Amino acid sequence: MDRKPRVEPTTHEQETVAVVLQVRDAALQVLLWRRAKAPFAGRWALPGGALGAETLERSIRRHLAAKVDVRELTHLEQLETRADPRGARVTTAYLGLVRTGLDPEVPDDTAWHPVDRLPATAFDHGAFARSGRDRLRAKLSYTNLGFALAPETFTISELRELYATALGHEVSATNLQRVLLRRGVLVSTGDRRPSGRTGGRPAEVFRFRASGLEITDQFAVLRPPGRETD
Amino acid sequence: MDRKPRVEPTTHEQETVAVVLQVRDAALQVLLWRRAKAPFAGRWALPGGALGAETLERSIRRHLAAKVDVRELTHLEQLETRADPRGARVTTAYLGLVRTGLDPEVPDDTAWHPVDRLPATAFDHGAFARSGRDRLRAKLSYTNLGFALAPETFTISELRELYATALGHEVSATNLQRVLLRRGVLVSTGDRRPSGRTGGRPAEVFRFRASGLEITDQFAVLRPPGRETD
DNA sequence: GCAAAAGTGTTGTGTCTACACCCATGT
DNA sequence: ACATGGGTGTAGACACAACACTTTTGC
Repeated sequence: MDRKPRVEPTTHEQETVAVVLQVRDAALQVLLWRRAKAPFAGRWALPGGALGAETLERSIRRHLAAKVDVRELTHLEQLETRADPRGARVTTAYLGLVRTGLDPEVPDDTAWHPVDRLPATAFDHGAFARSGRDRLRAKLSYTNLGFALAPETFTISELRELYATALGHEVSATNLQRVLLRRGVLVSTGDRRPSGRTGGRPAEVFRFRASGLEITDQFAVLRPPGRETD
Repeated sequence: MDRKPRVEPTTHEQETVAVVLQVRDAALQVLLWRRAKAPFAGRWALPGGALGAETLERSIRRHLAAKVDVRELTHLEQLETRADPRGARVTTAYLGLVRTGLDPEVPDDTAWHPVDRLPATAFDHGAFARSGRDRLRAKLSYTNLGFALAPETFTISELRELYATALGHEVSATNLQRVLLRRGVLVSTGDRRPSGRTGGRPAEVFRFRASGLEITDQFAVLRPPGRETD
């Protein structure tokens, strides 16, 4: 039990990458960058790069600044860290979100790809992308994370379409409105959106109450006795 | 937007540490190790060490082998990775769980500490420990993770006490049994535990149906229409 | 019989889905 | 008037907490 297996000291290349997601063209898409150099020359990869004298979050923000204007990133959280089997390359992945409707200028070697139909990727970046997608889908259900995908203001049917696209299945406008209002996630702006040429009742305009991540469904079934869920 | 801030290339020390938790002596405790060398000589730290030519999970398992018999680790998952502000030391933390009742032999410089009353720790290991504790508490509510804390078989009141200790608040035996049986997390072994000298009805003996992590409460409030929760 | 411990029955509350219905607008 | 899209009312299913009650044992 005290015997230490021999493990040669190795040098590690530490890098940060980001799964940047946005709803665009009726699909949930991820920002990928086409590698010029080996290994995996020509394959698509997540944006990112080497860690410098900085924290991980500053590193990924710095690397993303070359691809997306940082002010357009409405959410950023750490996903997962992996090392290849030889421990030579250590990669920390982040999840970043961009509001729908924005169209950040991106370099020529960079493009958006539907996250449900990814091309062949460099390294295991496809796995990171799927993991980011799944994290987003889970958090849309029990947090207010929709704020990071939606424009500042919107109608319920616009939001319904956004959620349906991000989640990958249909969502009922009725129930979406009920759930988000009951939880206090949405508030009315008081404005209405005029109806189009085909008529119809003008839609109420809403916004997210908060623009930071909040857990809105406490799912803690074994909670302390007596007190409210608060 | 194409301007790259100058960031000197730096070398990084990559290490893995683990928040190993166990319910012992009526408290949720974490395994800490007293540092001999600077920095933070004499302070308590999480077990772990440098990454070698290996994946992160193999690295933390290798380092833990010197402290705890690996077969006694019933669960291991990655928590979070942090770098210090100068990016010199990159630390990936794991959460490990040990069944209650076991008493692994640990080296002299290693001891269990109640996770709710931590001593001063080296680096930001106290934050990792609290983050592991919070992750455990959350997952006890919506997964079958109790399997990793509980003995092979147990009565409901033993399990009630275990959950209450791990969660840090009282838990009702009645409702605990209802919830876990309804979700199919627990199954009866058919055995009964004879009552003690003070009498009382013999308790039924249960076990966890699965011994791998499963999500048992789907908390996905915006789920696909029509189909069952499955 | 009585105390102790385990387990079940039952009621009330809140959340969520589904669907019917009403509302406000353009043509 | 009527089609269209937006919003509300309501009933049923379900999960959960709380607590009363029954069951099975030791003394």
